[in-house]
Amino acid sequence: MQDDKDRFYRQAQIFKALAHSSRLCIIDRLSRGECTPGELTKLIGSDASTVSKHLAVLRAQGIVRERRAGSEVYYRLLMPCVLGFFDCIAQVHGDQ
Amino acid sequence: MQDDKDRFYRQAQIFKALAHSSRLCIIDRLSRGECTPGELTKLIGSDASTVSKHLAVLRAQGIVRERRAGSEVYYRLLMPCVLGFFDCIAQVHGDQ
DNA sequence: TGGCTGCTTGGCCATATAGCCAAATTATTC
DNA sequence: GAATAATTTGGCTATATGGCCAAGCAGCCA
Repeated sequence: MQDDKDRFYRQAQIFKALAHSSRLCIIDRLSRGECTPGELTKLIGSDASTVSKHLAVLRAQGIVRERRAGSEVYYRLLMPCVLGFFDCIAQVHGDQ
Repeated sequence: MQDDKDRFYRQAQIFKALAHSSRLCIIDRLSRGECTPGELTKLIGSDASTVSKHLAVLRAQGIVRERRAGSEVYYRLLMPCVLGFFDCIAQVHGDQ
C-alpha cells in the first residue's frame, strides 16, 4: 500500500524529469555519445543556464551523469532503457 | 529539425501525462483490467473530480480510453507498452 | 416528473516549473 | 595574480498543474 504509493511517487519523478522537450532532446543527443553542456546549449538554442538546469534535473534522477575533464564537463546517458520509451510512444503515435 | 522539435514536444506531452503518482496508480490498476472512475477514486483516495481530471489527462494523450455502459463508464489501458517503462525504472532504481 | 447515482466541468487557490539575466564558481592561460 | 572560458547557482517573473468544493449533465428508477 504505502510501498506502492512511494514507488509510484518515485517513478513519477522520473517521468517528470523526462517530461520536457529540451530534456528529451538532450537524451536523444546523449544516446549517440557524450556531450558537453556547451554543445547541448547550441543544439537546443536556449540560455546556457537553462540547459544547465535541465541537466541538473536529469542528474537528480540518475538519468545522466557528468564527468569533468579540465574546464569542460561531459555528460553521458546512464539509463539507456529510456530509449525504448520512444519506440513505445512512436508505436502509438504512429510517427517516426 | 523542426520535425524533431515537434516530435520531442509530443513525446514530452506523453511523459507529462505519466508524471504523477495518482496517474501511475491508475495505469497500474488498468493494466489488470477495466475499471470505473468510482473504483479508481476509492483506490486513490482523492476527490472524484480530481480523479476525473487525471483520467482526462490520460485520455488526451491516448493512454486510456473510456466506454460508456449505462450510467457507468469503464476505462481501459490503450498503451500497454508503458508498463515496460516501469521495468526500466525499477532496473535503475533497484527497487521492486 | 422528481430524485438518485456516477461522472465531468468550472472556479478558485497554492505550489511547482521554465525561462532569462546577473553573479558566482572552476579551470586554464598569460 | 588577472583575464578568459565553461558551467552552475541565485533571483525573479510568468505560466502550468493539482487539489478541493460547488455546480452541471446523463442515465436510471420509482
